Amino acid sequence: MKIATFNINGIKARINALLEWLDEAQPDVALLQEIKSVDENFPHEPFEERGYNVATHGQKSFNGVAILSKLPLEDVTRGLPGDDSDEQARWIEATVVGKQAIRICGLYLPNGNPVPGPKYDYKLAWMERLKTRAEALLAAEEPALMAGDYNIIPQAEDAKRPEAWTKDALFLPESRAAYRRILNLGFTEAFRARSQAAGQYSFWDYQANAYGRDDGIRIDHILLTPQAADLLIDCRIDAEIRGRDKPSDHVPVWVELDA
DNA sequence: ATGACAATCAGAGATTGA
Repeated sequence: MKIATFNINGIKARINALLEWLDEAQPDVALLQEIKSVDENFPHEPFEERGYNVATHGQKSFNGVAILSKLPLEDVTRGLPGDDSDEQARWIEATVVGKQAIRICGLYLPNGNPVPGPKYDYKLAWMERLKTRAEALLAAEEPALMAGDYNIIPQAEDAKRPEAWTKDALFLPESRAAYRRILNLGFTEAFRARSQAAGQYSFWDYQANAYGRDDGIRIDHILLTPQAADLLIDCRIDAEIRGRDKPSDHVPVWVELDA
């Protein structure tokens, strides 16, 4: 089963590029972030005619996550638990059943800039809630994954110019420590389980020809429970689509699982 | 230190992103 995560930076602006990639990559499941759409305006037809079931958790203008799946989506839940007053659409999960059931969580972790400030406080608080959900997933002792735009640069080798990010919410020690606390509960970060190569990025800014200079960062991640990690066959980044017309600033990251 | 670039909503320019 091929499961991908892709921050599309707006479904309306990205529909053609997304469909082109879906037709080529043929993921069984695609977790989308930054759909920037309310649920009612998210297109279903182009995905359904390709055999995908669609579940969305959107809001007006910003954020928003979705799941496309060729397998039926079961037990869909929306919103990260732990704060009923949080109205930002950044979390969706569902179960898909292939050879076995997998719980699949899609997330769009807050950016957190500028630092310091309320947005950074929100990021850290959101990560604490994520840790709580992650602990519950591990306690279930079943195949599960949490994939999406983490807005975290885990290590210096995950940035072309780490020195440019030292005061940024994506790379501050406190941000990275919060990410490691989740990882260290017992998750496997799929890409690093397959490759120790530096210079592998999933985001390039639109500005200053960042992609042309390969001035990127790796901030889109797939975390596997031990039971899912046992099924890991491959993990790759579809970096080349960043060079196409009307690209997102992120590219897809995917895992192949024996499931 | 600022702005560069893109998307959204709205119908100009502010806001958000990373």
